[in-house]
Amino acid sequence: MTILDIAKEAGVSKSTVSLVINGSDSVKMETRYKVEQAINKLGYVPNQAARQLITSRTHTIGLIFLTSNHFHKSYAFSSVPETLLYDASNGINMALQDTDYTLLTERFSSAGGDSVPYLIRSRKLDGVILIGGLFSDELMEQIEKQNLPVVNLGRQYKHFDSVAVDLEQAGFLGIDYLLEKGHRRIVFVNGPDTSSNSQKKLEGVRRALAVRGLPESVVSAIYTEYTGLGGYHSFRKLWETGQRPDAVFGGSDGITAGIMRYLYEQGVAIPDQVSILGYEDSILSEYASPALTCINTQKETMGAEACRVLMNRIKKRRAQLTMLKIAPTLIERNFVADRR
Amino acid sequence: MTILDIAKEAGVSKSTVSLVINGSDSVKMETRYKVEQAINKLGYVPNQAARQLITSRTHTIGLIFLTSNHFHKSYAFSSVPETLLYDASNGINMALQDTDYTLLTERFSSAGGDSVPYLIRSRKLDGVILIGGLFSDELMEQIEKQNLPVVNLGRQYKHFDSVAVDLEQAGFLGIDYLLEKGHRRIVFVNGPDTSSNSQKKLEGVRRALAVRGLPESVVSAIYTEYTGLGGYHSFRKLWETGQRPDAVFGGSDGITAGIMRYLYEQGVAIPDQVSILGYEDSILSEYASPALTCINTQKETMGAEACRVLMNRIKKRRAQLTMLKIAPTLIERNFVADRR
DNA sequence: GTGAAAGCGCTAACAT
DNA sequence: ATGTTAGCGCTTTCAC
Repeated sequence: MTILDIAKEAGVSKSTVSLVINGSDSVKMETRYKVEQAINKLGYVPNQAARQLITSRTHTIGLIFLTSNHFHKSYAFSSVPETLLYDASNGINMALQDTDYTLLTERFSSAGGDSVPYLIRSRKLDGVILIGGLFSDELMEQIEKQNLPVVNLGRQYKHFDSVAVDLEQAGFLGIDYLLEKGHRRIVFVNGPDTSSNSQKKLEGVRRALAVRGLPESVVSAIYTEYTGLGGYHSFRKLWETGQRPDAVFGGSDGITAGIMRYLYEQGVAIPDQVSILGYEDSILSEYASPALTCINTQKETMGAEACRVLMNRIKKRRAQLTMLKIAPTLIERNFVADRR
Repeated sequence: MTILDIAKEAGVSKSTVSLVINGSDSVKMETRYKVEQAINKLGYVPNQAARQLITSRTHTIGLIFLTSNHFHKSYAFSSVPETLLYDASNGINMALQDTDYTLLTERFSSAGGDSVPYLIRSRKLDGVILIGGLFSDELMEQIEKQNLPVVNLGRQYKHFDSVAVDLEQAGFLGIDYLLEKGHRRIVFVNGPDTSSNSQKKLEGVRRALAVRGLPESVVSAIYTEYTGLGGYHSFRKLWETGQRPDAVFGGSDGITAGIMRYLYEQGVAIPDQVSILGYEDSILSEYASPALTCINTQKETMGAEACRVLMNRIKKRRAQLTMLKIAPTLIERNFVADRR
């Protein structure tokens, strides 16, 4: 079943069929119709390899998940739950629905020994979306050398397009909400203190305080990794010093789950004794009991936008760099008390 | 940079280069060495499209997620959380690590209008793994017509290889555990009663009862869909009739989350008043507070096995059908009281 | 053991 | 507006 069969069936040449397939407007309505009939009748689908060979376009984009969790159970309490990956994939798939592109995925860990993800080397892709925690300038430079359209999701790198949530605004929104509800002894369990992302959130936190003319001491920030265990231990340490916050703002749903588990073990009532505000709006906050009030970091939207940005980059390789910032929102559910 | 450049560089013909690339043993050591030198020197990577065109092998497998959730938020409390997809993907990726295959993914919903997933029609694949809830004989027949290696994950269909958890055993294991812990007023919130999977679990439940010589009335089964809302409403209905079980066995982590939310709202203490046993062992049970005792349905293992079965099928198209049953296990954590 | 040559199915430049 | 034709880069007989 090739283009020739369709040509015969429709009584035209194969070039005409090709023109129809590729949506040329220089084909008479009538001819186009005949060809489309033939295609439908025979259920013809163009051979992608042949097409690729000649156009050198694969009509495939890649999603590469840069991870340090190297195939441990992807949601062990001690590892970073891969909620960003899942939600972003969904968004990408949504954006792909209307296109003739397909999505290849790869998990890449430096533990594998390769310096560059296989998919990038293999040239099976027209472009790639990078996501995940294993981010280093060396890796980015290696990837840059491959001269492939790249979009970074959730991080920025000078030479690539990027799509990320506005972290400063996210920090602001979270603390502003807690302040609004009358909390004045807030603990912010932030991500790793080495991360620039953590710093950006903290700037938002400070702004929220400044706007209300409140002292910085109202919020005490601690740092940990984005895991359940990280949240658990860092919060326990704080609790054991005798601090008794009236609200906790977790830095990710993983961290928040850790905090909640510690609180559960201590028999602390939520939100009566301590309010909890989550960050991320993953499945964990949706399915908690009751559902968790949190900052929605728009992961699906980011995925969809990253996909669009990548498509543009593929079309116009030399277009100006895009650094898209997505605005976070607040999802009000439960777990936060009104202390006014 | 083509095979011809390598041929020139090495001073041989392009057929010889091709033979070297494809690991033929009819090439003299010396020649092979020259060619390999040339390849390394120029950093040549064969063009996959050209290769595909002639061999009609893509070195790509597909994961097609058959869903009825058509791009609603993938984990809304009212929709089926896509935990099976996520965990199975992980398993597939694990199995793929050691191969030169890559993974294409597609979400397919009948709402899209197509009768067969695009990836299957497009011939971009050497084989496909089918997963998800949108299972119908018509669809399977359509797919069968495409004459592509297929593995069904989580379901069986007469003409495809399949990998699934042993549901009867899962039902048995869960109820046996609750009985062992002394529970005698158990509610089993099963999946949809139209599903043969629900029936299989029920058989295991009955066996557990029979083995201990207990009457069937010890377990009352109710049915619902695999969503948080499904669990919530079906359990509420039961609760409002005045029934007061001492243990609940949820049919999926989504269902269980719904039950727990209702119990939370009613102020019922878990596990003091009601024990909870989960089914699935997804992120939801791992991250609950405290972590949930549950049946582990081995989703990652199933993904990895499905991948292996598919690889075999690709190699030996006419091999005998494989119907692999994976044994579930019990993960003991919390949420179940000892009532002995 | 190696090379020549015939395509795989398609697109795109050029004819008509 | 449609047809003719020359490849895209590779694998695979089949000679030598």
